Amino acid sequence: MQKAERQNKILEIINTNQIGSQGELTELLESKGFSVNQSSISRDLLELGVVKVHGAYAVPQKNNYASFGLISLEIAGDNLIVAKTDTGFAAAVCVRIDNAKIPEIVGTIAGEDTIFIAVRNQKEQRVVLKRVWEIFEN
Amino acid sequence: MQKAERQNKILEIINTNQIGSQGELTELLESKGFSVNQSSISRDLLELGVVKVHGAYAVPQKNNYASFGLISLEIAGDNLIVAKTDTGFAAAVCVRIDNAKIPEIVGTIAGEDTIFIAVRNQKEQRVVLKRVWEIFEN
DNA sequence: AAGATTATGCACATAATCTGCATAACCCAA
DNA sequence: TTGGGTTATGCAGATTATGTGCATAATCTT
Repeated sequence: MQKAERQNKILEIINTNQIGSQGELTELLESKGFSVNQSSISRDLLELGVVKVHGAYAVPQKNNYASFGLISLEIAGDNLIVAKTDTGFAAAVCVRIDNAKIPEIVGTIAGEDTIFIAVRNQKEQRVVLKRVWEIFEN
Repeated sequence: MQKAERQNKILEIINTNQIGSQGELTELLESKGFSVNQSSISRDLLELGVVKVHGAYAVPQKNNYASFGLISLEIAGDNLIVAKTDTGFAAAVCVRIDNAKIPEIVGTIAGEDTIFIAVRNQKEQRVVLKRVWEIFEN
């Protein structure tokens, strides 16, 4: 099985290149010896929680200085998103998320450095991932 | 698949009966409509962590002083685990869990006596359940 | 609205898990 | 130590789950 390997490579690629479409990514992978087509890429990106921001795919995970407390966003199951923040910042970050009034968010709960965001399904999960990420990226 | 169902029944049975052997348990299960043999029972008991004490099978009681606050672990949906702790201990227990850096754990949130542990799917749920339990059992 | 991009139902391939059988390993009383 | 009762396990086949491409639907962008 080469799925895991392929997904690692995908992360590597989108972290070092500006990838604008799945077709592009597919070609790159093929040129590196992976036999794969667009459908699988689509599913891989879904699994990895990769989203397209400003026209390029990106992993919503960054040690961006400007990101104000938010460290990473990760999906869990199909109705949860888990956000990691700097210690003590969860509440503050959560307030910003709540203020955005993203309709797909069913509810949020903040701990010390973690926030759970509940959504209804996978599709909403992706939407929220993207929206939240947009709030904090600069 | 009837494995999960069968294992639940096994727990129920050994909690309400004195079961002295796997053969005995096998018969009881068959009489309740489960088609199973001793080999599988053996494997089930192993998985469930059931042990024979004073000649009867029993689920090990975790009220162990060494368990340091953790009272129970329970699954919810297929991407959540809910841990109950002694009142006021949730944060402390949660720190121990976090420190274990279990990769399958997406995030944790501690309240007063409850911890939510987010994982990605059922498989990871099982892994985490086991690992967390291992942290607190010795 | 049209073309580009991404998602998905379906069918099939592959991999993982489950299970019984047979039997080995273990336990313990005498 | 031995023998009967009990439990564990290697193996092979059955069953389930996962991964994949194809064709095409749904969605997005302009």
